[in-house]
Order: sequence, then structure tokens, then C-alpha cells
Amino acid sequence: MKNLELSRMFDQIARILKIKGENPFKIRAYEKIALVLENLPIDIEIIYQQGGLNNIPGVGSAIAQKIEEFLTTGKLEYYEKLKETIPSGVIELLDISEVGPKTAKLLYEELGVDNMEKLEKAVRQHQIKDLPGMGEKSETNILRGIELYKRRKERVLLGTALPLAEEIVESLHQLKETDKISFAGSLRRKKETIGDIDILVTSQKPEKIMKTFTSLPQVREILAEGPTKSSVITKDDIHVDVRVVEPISFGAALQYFTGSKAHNIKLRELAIKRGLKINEYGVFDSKTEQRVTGEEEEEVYTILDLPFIPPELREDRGEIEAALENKLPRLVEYLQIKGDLHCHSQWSDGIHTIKQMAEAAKQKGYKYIAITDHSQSLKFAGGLTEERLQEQIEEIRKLNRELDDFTVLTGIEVDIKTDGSLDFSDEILSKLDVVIAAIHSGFKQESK
DNA sequence: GCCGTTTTCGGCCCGACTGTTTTCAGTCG
Ligand SMILES: Nc1nc2c(ncn2[C@H]2C[C@H](O)[C@@H](COP(=O)(O)OP(=O)(O)OP(=O)(O)O)O2)c(=O)[nH]1
Ligand SMILES: [Mg+2]
Ligand SMILES: [Mg+2]
Repeated sequence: MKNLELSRMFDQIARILKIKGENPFKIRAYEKIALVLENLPIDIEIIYQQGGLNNIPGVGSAIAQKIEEFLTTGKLEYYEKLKETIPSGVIELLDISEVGPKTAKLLYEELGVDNMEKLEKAVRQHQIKDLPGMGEKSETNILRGIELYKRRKERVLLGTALPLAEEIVESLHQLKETDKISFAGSLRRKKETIGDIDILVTSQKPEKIMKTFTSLPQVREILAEGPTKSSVITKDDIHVDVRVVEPISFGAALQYFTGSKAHNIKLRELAIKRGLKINEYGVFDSKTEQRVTGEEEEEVYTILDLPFIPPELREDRGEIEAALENKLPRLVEYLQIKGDLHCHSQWSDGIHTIKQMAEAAKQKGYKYIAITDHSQSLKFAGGLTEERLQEQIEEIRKLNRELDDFTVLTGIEVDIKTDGSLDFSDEILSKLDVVIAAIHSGFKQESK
């Protein structure tokens, strides 16, 4: 699957064009397609083979051609040429916070700085503070930026960030000056990984909220602190952004801060066409500048004649177009989940009895579960022998007679052995309701 | 470079914080 490779390439193209001072809208187009490809749930190669490239939002004829060239030749001539024009180390300077394309270009052209080590040296030798637009503060900021870069984290899993996010929300929630508080950004959109923690607060006393936020014990470094927006780095190197607005702007601010960026841009463009202007403070009439709405998030969509778009869909992957036609997909909700077809019990490496599992599942509103313990090859996980499996089937039969309005299905997670065969014969497997086949060893075998 | 229920050309989101600036550019959300 080449999605990520293509995504990275388009992102690099965007970064090079930025340093070269190219048309910002062209750059945005490359940034956008990089993001789309990073998050595309389908193999781009398959989309290409089915002739569907142009159906991807953000793909036009130029980018479609580039994707095709890369998929068929393994290279992109345009990118290869572009790369020649700027040393890769200069592009990497953009990863330092507070260093953008203008600064990177300046440093490269004036001082020949083409990697981070050279930059650090130049700063320490006080070479940069006399460059135009630079000063004393620039020195300490760049050094801090390099330090932060060295400690930087990749995106973290939603579940990893959640406890910290909840802690911070809890701390701010306790303030009497806090009116409403909500997760925002990718955290609220429930992306699998998040780049930072975004939190929205409404209050009439923003200074108090900000002071508390930036003085939290979890905070290691304050990146910026203003009356409506502050950013910090926590002791475990997670970036946290807090925005505070007045209660009357809660809806508009939540819409803005939930994003995604691409979703916001498309929504705001739609608003412009309808004679409206959207920002984080509300929706305004373009002509009169009068505020039209913005206290509730849903109103921002309603005023555009759109149904409410759930945060999980706000990635500009076609959801606004779908909303315009009232064809938004219905998201699966917890209450709609009726069963679980992969459960382990005490019989192998699980920690509860089958009966306990069934009762817990019933409690959750499920109608069925399948018990799929490990098979005999997985000795360390208490894998079931043929005899044990037979006993388990009997036990499940008995249990089902006791249970009301709930079914336990028989099953196995049968091991795929290193020679490719299964741990049980087809005859045994055919007795079961559910069979999961899984590889547990031999991961380093040749692909032949 | 993308896109179109006003457009196939000419638009393209909008604002906060910082530092160096003498009025705003750069960077970021
Ligand atoms: N209108 C507008 N909103 C933006 C822009 N950049 C960011 N936002 C809004 C939407 C984002 O979801 C929200 C938070 O910004 P982040 O940089 O934290 O992005 P997000 O949380 O979506 O992704 P992340 O996982 O942090 O990389 O701020 C922008 O350029 N324009
Ligand atoms: Mg974020
Ligand atoms: Mg953020």
C-alpha cells in the first residue's frame, strides 16, 4: 500500500514550495492531498485501478497524473527535480516550532544553514540575531524549538492521551469562572491518533482560566499565553492548546476548534457563497457584519441549511457534500452493537468464566457472544485440546438453556501453524458456530 | 492546484500570539 509514501511525498512538495515562496493556494492543495492520503481507508492503488482517483476530494487532473506516474513508475519526476533545488536539511528546519518557511529560507540564504546542527551553532555564535526580523528573543526561541524538536513525540493514540486530557479538563472544570468546557480538535473527532490535546472553555474571566491552565503541575513549558488562546508542553511532552471564549460564542468556537482545518475551510467557503461569514465567535452577515447565530454548535450548520455533521465525520472527505444532499451516513453507536464474535475465557488465557462473560455482555445490551479461546498449539496461552473444546461446547450448550434472550456461540481462535495448516481438522471446526483463524508465530518467515 | 445550482477563470477561511516593528510579518490554531 503506497498511501503513506504518496502522502509523505506530497507533504514534502508542499514544504519545498513554501520555502520557495510559491502560490499559497497551490501549497494548500498539496497539503490537503497529503492529509487525505494519510487518512484514506482504502488502498490508493485499488482506487487508481478502478479509475476513481478523480472522485477523491482534493484530487484534480494534475495530482491524479502525479499519483498515476508514481504508481506506475515508482517515481515522480516533478518531485525528483524539485528536491534538487533545496537541501533536505533546510526542509527539516520547518519542524522546529516557530521556524517557518520565511525563516528557513533566510537562514539558508544568509548563513548557509542547511541542517539543525548548523542552526544551533549559528545561534550560539550569535549570528542570527542581526538578521532582518530577528533579535535577542529569536535566539532563545530557536534554541528552545530545537530542544523541543529533539524531545518531540509522534502522534499518540487517542486512548493514551485521554487520561491526561481528562485530568486537565477536570482541573479547569473545577474553577468557578469556568462556564462550559469541552474537548475539541482531533480528540473530539475521535481520530485514532492525536497530534495534541485541544480544549475549549467558555468564561467571562479568561485571564483566570489561562493563569490556572498554564500553572498546572503537568505543564513543563508555556509556548504562548494570551487572553483567548494558550499553548503549553506537558512534562510528558504532549502539546496542549486551550481556547477561551465568551459563553455566547460557545457553539461557533466549538465548531471552529473541533475542525478539521479542511472541514472548516470548506464550511466557511460555503458560508461566503451564502453571504455569511463564520469565525470562532459566531456566524455573521457579510454585509451588515451583524451576528446571526453561534451560541449552539448545531446552529452553525443549520444556518447553512445543513444537518448537524457529527465530529467523527468532519475531515472534508465528502461529508459536506453529503450533508448538502441530506445523505450523511448514520454512524454506528454503542447501543447498536449487538454482539462480540471474539471472546476469550478462563478456558484459555481469559480471566472470566463463560457464564460471567455472558452476563456481562447481556448487561451491555448484547444479544450474543462467541467464545473463541486459543487452540492447542498455543500452549503458553492455555490453548484448548480437541477434548477440552468438546467439553467447552457441552458447557456452552448447557449455559444456553439457562440464559434468557441471549446466545453464547461456540467457537475457536484456531492457530495457523508455521506450515500454513490449521491447528484442528475441518471436521472439528465444522462443529463450531464461529471460527477465527490467526497467526501467532513465524512472523519472520519469507514471503514466498 | 482545485473547483463550479451565479463561475471552466478567478476566486481560494479567518483570527491569536509574538517579537521586532515604528505599523506588521511570521507562525500557528
Ligand atoms: N479555520 C481554521 N481552523 C483551524 C486552522 N488550523 C486549525 N484549526 C482548527 C481546526 C482544528 O481541528 C483545531 C485544532 O487544531 P490542531 O492543529 O490541533 O489540529 P487537529 O486537532 O485537528 O489535529 P491534530 O491531531 O492536533 O494534528 O483548530 C485553520 O487554519 N483555519
Ligand atoms: Mg489538535
Ligand atoms: Mg492544537
